[in-house]
Formats: sequence, structure tokens, C-alpha cells
Amino acid sequence: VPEGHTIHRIARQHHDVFAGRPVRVTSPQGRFADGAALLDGRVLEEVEALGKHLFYRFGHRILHVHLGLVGTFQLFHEPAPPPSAGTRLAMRANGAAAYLSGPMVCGLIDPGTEDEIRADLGPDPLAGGTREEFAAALGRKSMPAGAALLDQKVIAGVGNVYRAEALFLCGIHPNRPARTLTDAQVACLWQTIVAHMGEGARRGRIVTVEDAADDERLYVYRRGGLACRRCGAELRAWTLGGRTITACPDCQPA
DNA sequence: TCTTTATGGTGAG
DNA sequence: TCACCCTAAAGAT
Repeated sequence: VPEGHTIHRIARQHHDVFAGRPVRVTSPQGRFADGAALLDGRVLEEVEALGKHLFYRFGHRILHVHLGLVGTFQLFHEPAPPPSAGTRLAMRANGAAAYLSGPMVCGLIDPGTEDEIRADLGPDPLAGGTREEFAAALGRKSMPAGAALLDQKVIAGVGNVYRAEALFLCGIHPNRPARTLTDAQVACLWQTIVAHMGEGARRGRIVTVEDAADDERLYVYRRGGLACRRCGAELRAWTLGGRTITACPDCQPA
């Protein structure tokens, strides 16, 4: 479930629960055994999110986590259930346990490496990024807007759901070259993403259709072939930027 | 007990 | 553009 809203939510939860105290760190799966041993018993000072990256600071050692497509964190009150065989990392303190499975990245880095990671990321709508930075990055891209929104150097934290929903909400066809967007369209995208990612982080899920049933809370994502919730036209789906995008031919004219 | 699917990203060709 | 990596849960058999 990992777009930027999920990552920021995890950072906040883990910071609140674990930061400022020594934590027990293990790797039930074993693939992070060496790193876990180095962190075990140390004080976790801070948890910070940027885009889809998580940084857990233990002095000069930093635990870097990226969930990728299938990575998940589960948070339990103790006594927590036993971890699954695939649990890469277990962190325990303060009567709580967090289990991490399936991450794309789970490793120790130094501050210099963190700086390199941060330098490769564009503005994060949930971490002080600005519309001006976003507009400047978009203006340099001739690629379709739908592809640019997935580029983490253009905007950090947006994934396949937010790109489809934001383009729909702003009435922009995904194939429109990024640098041809008007100032008003760029402003709409930024403001829409800021608002919805913030709301997503609070709710723990992405909702763009207000007051809708649980399975009707998105306008276009994964709804190819179905009727547009706004105008009834048949939604179209195709591949853009290596992932499936869905859009309304009438609400998002070419 | 299988196959499928997923809101991500990298590296080879 | 494609193959591939990571894991769990849901659906099919």
C-alpha cells in the first residue's frame, strides 16, 4: 500500500511509538541479520519520510527502508503475534512491535548516502516541497504528464493511484506533454496532490470520491472499461510510463 | 495447492 | 521495452 501518504503515516507512527528510546531490532527472516545486530539496543532518535523513502536515525547509522511494490509494515501492541517467515525486520519498544516484510530496500547507510538519495528526489508535497519546484521540474519534461508524475525527481511520493486521480481531478489528459501544461493546470495538480496526499496520510488510504462506499472511493484508478463516475463515458486504460493509466475521454480531453 | 495480483524500482539489451 | 526482484493475500482449481 505504498505511495507517499503511506510512507509519511508510517514515519509518524513509528516516530511517536519508538523514537527517543532504545529499541530491540531483529531479522526473523535472517536477510537483515547483520544490520539488525548493529542496531539492536541502540536509541532510535528520529524517523523521517521523504517521498517513498524512510530514514530511521541511530546516530551516524541510518536505517533506510523503501517498501517497493509489495513491502508492508504491520504495527502491533505487545504481545504481538509471531512474525511470518518473510519478516525482514522486527522492531520492538514501548510495548509495541513493527514487522517489515517484502521491502525493496532495508539496509544501513551513512549520512552521505542519505544526502545522495535526497538529492535525487523532487519536491515532496508532504515534506515542505513547493509548487515552484514542481513547476520547474515539470517544465523541463517533454514526456507525457502522466509519465512525469511517476518520476520521483519531478515530484516525490506520487505513485500510480495519485497520478491517475490527480490528472482526472484536474481534467488533464495523461498524454499531454508535461511542459505544455498551463500555470493553472500545474497549480491544480500540485494543490490536488498536496490536499489528497495529506488526507490519505491521515486516513491511511487514498480517497478522492467523498462520501462514497469503500469500493467506490476512486474516480479512475483500475476502472478501465467502466463508466466515468462524473459523466458516464467509458473510461480508457493504456500503458504509460510502464504502468497502467486510466482516464476519462470526456473529462480529460486530449 | 496452485495462480494471480499489487499503490515500485532497477538494470540489461 | 522487458525481465526481474521482494511477500502476502485472495481467488481459482
